[in-house]
Formats: sequence, C-alpha cells, structure tokens
Amino acid sequence: MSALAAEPSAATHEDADRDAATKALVLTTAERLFAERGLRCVSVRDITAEAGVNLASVNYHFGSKDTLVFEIFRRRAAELSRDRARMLHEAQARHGGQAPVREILAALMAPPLLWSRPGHPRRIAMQFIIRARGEGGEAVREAVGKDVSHLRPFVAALIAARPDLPPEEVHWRLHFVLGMVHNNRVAEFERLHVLSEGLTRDGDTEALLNRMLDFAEAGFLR
Amino acid sequence: MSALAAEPSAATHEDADRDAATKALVLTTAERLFAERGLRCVSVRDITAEAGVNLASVNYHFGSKDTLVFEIFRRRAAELSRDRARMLHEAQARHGGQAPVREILAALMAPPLLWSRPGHPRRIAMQFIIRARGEGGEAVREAVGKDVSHLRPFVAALIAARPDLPPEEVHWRLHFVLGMVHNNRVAEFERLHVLSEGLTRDGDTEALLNRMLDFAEAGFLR
DNA sequence: TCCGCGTTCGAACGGACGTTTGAAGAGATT
DNA sequence: AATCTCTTCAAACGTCCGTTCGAACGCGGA
Repeated sequence: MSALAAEPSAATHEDADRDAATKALVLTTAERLFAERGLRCVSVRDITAEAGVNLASVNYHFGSKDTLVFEIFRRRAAELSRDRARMLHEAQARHGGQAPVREILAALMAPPLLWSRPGHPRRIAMQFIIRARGEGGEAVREAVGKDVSHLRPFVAALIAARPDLPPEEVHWRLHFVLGMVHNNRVAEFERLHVLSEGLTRDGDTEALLNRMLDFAEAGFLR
Repeated sequence: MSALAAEPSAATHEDADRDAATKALVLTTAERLFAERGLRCVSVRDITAEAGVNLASVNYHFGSKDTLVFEIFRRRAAELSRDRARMLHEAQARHGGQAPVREILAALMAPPLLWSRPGHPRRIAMQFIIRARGEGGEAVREAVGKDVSHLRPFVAALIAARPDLPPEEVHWRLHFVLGMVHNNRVAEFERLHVLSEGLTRDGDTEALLNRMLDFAEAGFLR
C-alpha cells in the first residue's frame, strides 16, 4: 500500500478528459464490458484490449481494478440519486411542498426504469449499476450498504404524506418498494416472459411504471 | 471433454451417502462455505481443506466445481419448491379448492422467510440459494431462468382467485411480489436498519411476513 | 538544446485457481 | 492368495489474472 502512482495532472478541477483521453476511454469501455458480461468475467486485459490502450493503463490511472469499478459506480450512482432527488423536488414543488405518495414513489421508481429503456444514454450505466450492486467487491458493497443518505428525503416525504403511520412501518414499506425496483433485471423479465408464455411483453416502460405504481401505491395507502 | 470419471457406485437407487461419506461431507461443507462467503470467493481448496478430504475429491465425485454448485442448488431449490407447493395445497384444501389471495401469497413468501430464521435447519441452504441465484454460473442461471414450472400452480391459483383481472396483470403483480421476496437478503436488511437508524429490528419473522402480506395483498386486491 | 515530467509501452512477476495424473490403499469377489 | 473395482492421495500441470517494473516517448519550459 506504500507509494501509489500519482494521479495524473488532475486538470484544473476534476475533469480528467482533457489531457487523458486514455483514462476516459478506459472508463467508458470498462463500464460497457462490465455491464455486458459482469465484473468478474471481464479482465483488465479485456478492457485494455477493447479500448486499444496499454495493459498498464488501468493500474496507472486508477490504481487497481477494484478502484476502477468503484470509480465508475460512484459516478453513476450519484447521477442516479440526483435524478431521483430532482424528480422528488419537482413533485414537492408541484404540490406546495407536500407531494402525494404516488409521486414520491414515482420519483423513486422512474429514473432506473427510464435509464433502462433502449436508446437511453444511461442504459449501459444502469446495467452496470445493477451488476455492481450484486457482483461488486468490498468497496462497492460498503458504498451501497452504508450510503443511504439519498434515501432520507424519500423517507421524510413518505412520513409526511402518511403521518398516521408509525415511521417503522414506512421504512418497511419502502423496503418492499425497493425490492420491486431492484428486481427489474433483464434475467427476471425473461423469466417472467417464459412463465407468462409471452403474455407479458416489455418495451412499454410507461405502462410498467404505472403498473408498479398502482401496486406499490395500494400497498402504501393501505 | 472425452471420458469422465464414472459416478461412484451410485448405491442401490440414488442415495450416495452410504458408501461415500466423503461426497456428503463435501456437499455440506461446500454449501456452508458458499453460503457464508459467496461462490467465487470459495475455492475448491477451501472446501476440501475445511472438510478434511483430498483436493481431488470434488472433481472425482462431481466432475467440476460448477457441477458441484449446480448439484447443491438443484436439491435445495427443489426442496424449497416442494415446501411452497405443500403450503399452497394445504391452503386450497382449507378453502375447498379456492384459496384466497392472501394465503396463496403466504405460500409463496413464508417458506424462504422461515428458512432464513436463526436456528432453522435450512438456514444455510436458504443463504446458499440466494447466493447461487445471483452469483451462479451459466448452469444455475439457466436453471433459475428456465424452470418456472413450480410457479405455475401459483399463477393458476391467483388467476382463479381474481378472475376479473387480465392474466397479464396477474403475471406482472406476481413479478412484483417475487421482487419483494428476493430482496430479503442480509445486506438489504442491514441497509434498512442503517436507514431507519435502528427503528426496524429483524428477528420477528412472523411480523415481517404479515407486513409483507399486508403490502402485497393490498397491491393484489386493488 | 537540454531537461523534467507525465504518459505509454512491452514484458514479466507471482500467485491463485480448476483440473489432471498416476500411484497407492481398501474391500469384496473369485 | 490373486484380481478387480472403487476410492483416496500427493503432486503437479497449465492457464488466467492483477499488478509491477524499467525503459522509451513526447512535449512544454528553462
């Protein structure tokens, strides 16, 4: 752990794209490969070969493979949290500070669903996040487990929307909702389509979101 | 891939415990280690060392590490499915063939929850199943994804209980319920406890099951 | 021009892993 | 006792991986 290769240049503030095209190339290539094949099934050699850069680039720019994974995850997770927070804020603004349950849940559910749509610029990022949540190493798992700060505004909004419920109950119901959201993986959809023998067809994200909201809202308003 | 070591003895029917104590020991040790540390983080050497058997035992008795994983998973998953099916059958028997939604959902939710309780003989098995679902290789993933036959009785029961709903809608709602169930992992509970600052305390499985049933039933009866 | 610094490069290191091999052991059968 | 079969054993094989190393490169400033 002694001496680590110095962070290259670091530009003026934080944008490392200007001088290090290699670093940005590694970031995007790694994210895509990780999203496609999973974290463990993509080696540093796969990434550097696909990106057309030298093998040592990953360790030079990021220190280690784990750090690279964590770096990508940190950026994307923060981005997703911002998206959710913005939707919540908009909903609260629309209702004079007190958003109804359905719109709070929509702010929680919509971003990951929308990001997963084909053609969305964050589609790969969303797949990566899902992969990293399940397959990530110690660093990612800690980041996911301990950083719950972005959920606090949602808890507060839900408690305010249902002041008659014990806060304990609100937390449990939020847990159930998050379970519904996290279950929206490609493999699970395929499983559902096999089970329903083609009856359920994905692609209509709007309809799925409404179905989820109907279900979750009913559970929450009970 | 040519010649594979012959399956040892195979006893009279299928029970391989009589003559091969080693095989059974590998099975239980591997299941426990896999459940504790994850599939990728447990090597064949870890298993054989912990079990006190020779390194080659795994390949001799199971052919490969992947086959060993699949073997454990197949047994436990079948066991869980049987448990669920039995609960569903009992519920239907109680109501003259037509079980209400809540009891159908209980048959789906209760077994994995009960297995996870401290002290339950299938606690380790349940943790293994959860691990294998997420971290399993091609074989496990295919088994999970394609084998949906054990869910069909539940679909049929739910459609019968809510004949007014389009079958498509029933399938989607079942998908949501399964999301709730699959989210009951140790890491997620810890995350919830951090978020609620100790307000939510686990241990009371009965209460959690009732909470889940309340939530899911409301979403289903909507 | 020369120097310094950040970056890239090819090559290798050291280790962990799943798997294979061939011999040795054990127990029943002939 | 001899033979056969199933099982166990120690030792290694070959591969893939993350990481490190030292030299070369390119370029802006003295």
